[in-house]
Amino acid sequence: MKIKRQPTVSDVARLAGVGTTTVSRVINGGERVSPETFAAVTRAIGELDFVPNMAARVLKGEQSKTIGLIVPSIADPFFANCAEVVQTIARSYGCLVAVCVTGNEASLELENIDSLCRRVDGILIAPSNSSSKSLNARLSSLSIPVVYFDQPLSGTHISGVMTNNYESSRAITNHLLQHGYERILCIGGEADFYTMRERIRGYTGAMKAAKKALSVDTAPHIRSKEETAEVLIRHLAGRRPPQAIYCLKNTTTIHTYDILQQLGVRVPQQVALAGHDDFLLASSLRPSVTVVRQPVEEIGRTAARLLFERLSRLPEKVAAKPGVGTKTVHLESHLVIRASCGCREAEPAESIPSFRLRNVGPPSTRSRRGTGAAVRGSATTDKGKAH
Amino acid sequence: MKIKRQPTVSDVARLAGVGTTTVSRVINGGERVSPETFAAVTRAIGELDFVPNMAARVLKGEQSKTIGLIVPSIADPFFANCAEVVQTIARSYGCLVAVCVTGNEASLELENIDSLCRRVDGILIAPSNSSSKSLNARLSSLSIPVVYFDQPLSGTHISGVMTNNYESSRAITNHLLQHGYERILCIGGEADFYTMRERIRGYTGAMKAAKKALSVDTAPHIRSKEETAEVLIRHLAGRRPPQAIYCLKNTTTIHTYDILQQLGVRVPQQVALAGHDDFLLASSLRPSVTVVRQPVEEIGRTAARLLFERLSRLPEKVAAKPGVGTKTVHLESHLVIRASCGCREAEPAESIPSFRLRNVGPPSTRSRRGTGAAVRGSATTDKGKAH
DNA sequence: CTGTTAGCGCATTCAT
DNA sequence: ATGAATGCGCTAACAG
Repeated sequence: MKIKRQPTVSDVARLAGVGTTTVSRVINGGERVSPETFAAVTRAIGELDFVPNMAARVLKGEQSKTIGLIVPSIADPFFANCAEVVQTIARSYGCLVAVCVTGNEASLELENIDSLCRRVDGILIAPSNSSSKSLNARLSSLSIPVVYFDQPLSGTHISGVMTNNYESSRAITNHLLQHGYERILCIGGEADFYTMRERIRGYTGAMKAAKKALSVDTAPHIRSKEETAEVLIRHLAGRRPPQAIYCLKNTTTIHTYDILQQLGVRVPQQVALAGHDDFLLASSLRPSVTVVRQPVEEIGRTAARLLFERLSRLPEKVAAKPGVGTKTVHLESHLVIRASCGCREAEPAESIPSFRLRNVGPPSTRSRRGTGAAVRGSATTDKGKAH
Repeated sequence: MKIKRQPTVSDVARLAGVGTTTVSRVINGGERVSPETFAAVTRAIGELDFVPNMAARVLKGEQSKTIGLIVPSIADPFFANCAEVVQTIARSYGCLVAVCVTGNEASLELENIDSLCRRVDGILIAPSNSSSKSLNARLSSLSIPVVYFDQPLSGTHISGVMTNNYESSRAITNHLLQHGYERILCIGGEADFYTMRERIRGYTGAMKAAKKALSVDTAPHIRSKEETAEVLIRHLAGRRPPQAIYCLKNTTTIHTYDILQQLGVRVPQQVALAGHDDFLLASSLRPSVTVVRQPVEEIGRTAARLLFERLSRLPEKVAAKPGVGTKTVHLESHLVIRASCGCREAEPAESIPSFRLRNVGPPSTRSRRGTGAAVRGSATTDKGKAH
């Protein structure tokens, strides 16, 4: 089998009996080309299965038609969903998405930026450490547009999208307070993350306003389930155990839920539970888990839009001019009130006809009345993805 | 602020007082360069913050240092985890990963291949339709190596990695049979996927061997929770309702679990449940869910290894020679026996010290004895990712 | 409307 | 051990 070299513009030009410029023009929309020539060239392109060489285009100063996406982890559902949306939007612009994961390591972050900056048209980043000086410096000096999301980038004139962690954290804490809980434990989360600090601030704000004693435990870094268990047990076994637990993030909530199960602690009767960040199955657990939900898809979409907006209105290479058209979009998270906070189990998302198994005893009857409480959120969709 | 053009080899050469060739040599390892010159050039590179232009390299026929990853969905935990591993390995080779999602649409798949083939060194793909002629044709004609995973590519001489869906499906069906269930319902899954067909075949094989009546229901496509509910209710309300349910995939299992909860059907007392593909929280639910678990990380790792193996031993452009060094790696899934199948709740993964809440009644005592049954699997790690 | 020409930044002969 | 020259495929002047 002979190695078939990829056809080039010259090949097409020769076959079509025209010059390379004409071919180039056809490729790029066919301005100033006669219909006949256009047709001829198009035919030649089809015959040769010609695909323009991106590398050459990039070399000519064109766009690479690729954007970079830097995230701590692509396995994290939050970022995975963001990535999916970003990818979809990017494709609508004919762009590829190069995904880089950093594992929250600053060095990897910088390394990724370096390897991306010369090969992509723009960068979307969820910074691990938003206050890192070197990160900000590196990003600011880039000649391509950068958009951050999830965690802010301080001190630079870069666009981004954020959710209001402070507000939503305050709201969920208030919700717990309204249930009458006085001792609310706040756990989990790397406290050196901006978002985490904001959430803690929200919790603190609500507690102070209600004149309740604070009880934050983020020491040192609650990462593993074991660490979470240790912290939980320490508090639960104390003289004045918490009446409610507010978990600062996803995994902590899940771990906490699991541990409480194993400990035989009834939720919410003995201890109420609420968490930041929704998760798949949060609505399927019994009790279902009350959470703050971030508008994941919207975050990804907005960030991508912000980037392509800047990308498209670059007259030439005026792109990098900092501070021009820069903005931060704030998106709203909202409460998804379910059962773990003490509210009654909400009405099932879809109504299932009443039903009775034939050959077994009558199933336990479930209350189907909706809660009259201040339910500001709706039930999760828990949209599953096919595999 | 002046637009600082990115420095080039010539800039470095001038500053270092050498020729561009020397700079190039230094960049590529520094063969045949005197130590002094090497040092000088290195210093110049550092001063200018020089980063070689990938596009130019690619244009010169070098590798693009980018690989393509084509998956149905990156939001799907299975593919997200694969992607994470792939990305990590790719970086160890200095490669970027361009992720493309197809949403299981054949046209998008082809489109993605076209847009990738000229810009990447190799492609990793989880085909949506493994028997598509046009897909196979397009992939075969590519001049870059291709590795498939999850779903096989038939008729081409392309490497790939698969798990044995047939065997694992048979094993889990047998496990249910050993519990004494005779009427086992098999639901969910797009039956036109190779993996799904294999799983159904495994179920069928086990049932036939046990001389039990088949009960497969995949019609038409069980996608939404509503459809799943409809199918479930139809069977449960029948004269001879199933004693166990085997779900062919992730989302179906989750939906089924949820629906059974809502129906008030007790699992496993009234109906046992088992599913293909593990999921986060499967071990945290009560009852925990028995599943077949695929070695996700290993799949991703193996696929990536396969690709880079071919990539590295390309003397020049002999890469595409089909059938050379081609192989399919088979990985084993295994059963993770939990409670929903009827086995007793397994011992908690980590032992938590016995514990008693101070100001409330004694928690229900949980049996902590392990099951003596044929537990071939271990408890999930449910490794959470930071966010 | 169309063709000719000159680089984009780099690796690479082939000289020295 | 080093450098000058060449071309990868494409697009953007600049003629015609």
